[in-house]
Amino acid sequence: MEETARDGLAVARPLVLGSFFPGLPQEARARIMAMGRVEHRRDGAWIHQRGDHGKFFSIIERGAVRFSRLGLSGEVRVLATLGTGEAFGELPLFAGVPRAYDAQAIGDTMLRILSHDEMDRLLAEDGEVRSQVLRHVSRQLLIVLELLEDERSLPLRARLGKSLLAMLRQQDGAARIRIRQSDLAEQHAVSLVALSKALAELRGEGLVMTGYGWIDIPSERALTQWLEAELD
Amino acid sequence: MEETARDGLAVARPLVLGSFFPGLPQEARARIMAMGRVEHRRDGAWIHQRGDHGKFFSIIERGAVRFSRLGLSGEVRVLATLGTGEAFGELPLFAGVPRAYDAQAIGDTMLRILSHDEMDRLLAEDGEVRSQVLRHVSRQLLIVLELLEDERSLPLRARLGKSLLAMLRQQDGAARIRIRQSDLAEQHAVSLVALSKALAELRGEGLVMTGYGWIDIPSERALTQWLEAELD
DNA sequence: GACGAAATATAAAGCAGTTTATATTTGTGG
DNA sequence: CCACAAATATAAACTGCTTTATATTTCGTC
Repeated sequence: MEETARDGLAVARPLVLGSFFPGLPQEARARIMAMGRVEHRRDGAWIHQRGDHGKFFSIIERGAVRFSRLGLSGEVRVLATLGTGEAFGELPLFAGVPRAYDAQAIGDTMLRILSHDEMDRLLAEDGEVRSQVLRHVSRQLLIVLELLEDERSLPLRARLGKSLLAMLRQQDGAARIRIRQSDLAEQHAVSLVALSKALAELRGEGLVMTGYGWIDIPSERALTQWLEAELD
Repeated sequence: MEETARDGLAVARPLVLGSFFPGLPQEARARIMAMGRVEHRRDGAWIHQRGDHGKFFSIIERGAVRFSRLGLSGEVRVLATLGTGEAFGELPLFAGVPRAYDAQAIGDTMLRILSHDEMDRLLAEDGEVRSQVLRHVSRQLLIVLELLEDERSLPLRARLGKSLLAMLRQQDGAARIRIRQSDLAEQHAVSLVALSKALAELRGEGLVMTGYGWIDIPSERALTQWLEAELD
């Protein structure tokens, strides 16, 4: 897992938004690396707040960034956590709106920051980067649309199964996911009680085992098959 | 209202996705108008289905297009209806995935269709168009993110109030919205019963009046104020 | 190794949505 | 204008989530 420890617990990435760097050819990558500045954020540091007006594009070179909002009753709701190689900042830059989420560094994090002007120049001059940026934003849109459809049509246990599988695939092999149930609840925007119950259902089916800060998935295949049956 | 009749009832646009044409300067507009081909679709005709592989960008020059999906139990769930001047096709073109929704013409509809190649050329050559396309996709992302947040945090009556206000503003002045409750229910991905009940709540507050195929909003201000109070 | 904080588990009451069912009102076509 | 289909309204039983509450387990620390 590329994310590092926080409060003694590694944080698995809940939702894999479209990666940015990995899709770029080496050359274009080098052109970007030659631009902007690199900034460091330590674990837990705030990168920006919802409503801020900063307009720059950021690429995560190390660590992770969690995007969240405070609900009406003050509860934290996490949209996503982006990891190394992923990028953010498209909304302020391209849609011209303030930051839509709070962003916090998870683990020791290095960001490459490109200003509005640098970004404009890059987009005008570099066809590779241009199509990569368009691809990046479009994939974000796709992922959020799927998230919306899932929330509209699937019960929590199925959404939970999906995201457990996604986390599993990210840490190829290891059957143990290190995450607190409260974090999972935040990510799915449900109460801790509901999440615990949904996990209990999966446990009842023999699909997961749960403990203090971890969830084991003995058989990825069994979970996958159960999920497919669940989706009809 | 720019959408025309369907089944005898005009269909109000439920969700205003980022407009495309209106944001473009005349010149760039003319450059686009010189490209692609124009196709006609009559009311109710299918433009594409979820899963199709066609990769082209479409701009609505007249009429409207409704994007929907079939749920697990066969029910129709509408994501959005785009009207004149708006565009679609970014996911297949830029994210490289098949069509994510079924698309159907609402009313007599004219589409300007740009092929993948034409689009690539336009993006490479024309800075105005490039930033407009980026802006367009980013605004779609923004709107879907807000939709997701609303569904996660607001009760149906508040979401309903929001979308009624949005429809009102689109038909500046006229207090009567012509829409069936079943359409509203589809757009909000809830049952007809739940929607009818939510409308009854608003009616109880004196904020709306309802009838066969229409909803009246006597005071936009009153509804706005109620909504603000509702959001705390 | 005992203590306290954090995390998990579960119960119970409440609420907002679901499906199913029935009645009533409204518009349309013969 | 009458008959029928479409749209609306409302009730009742059920489900999945909420909040609140309590108990238990686990881990870190002193």
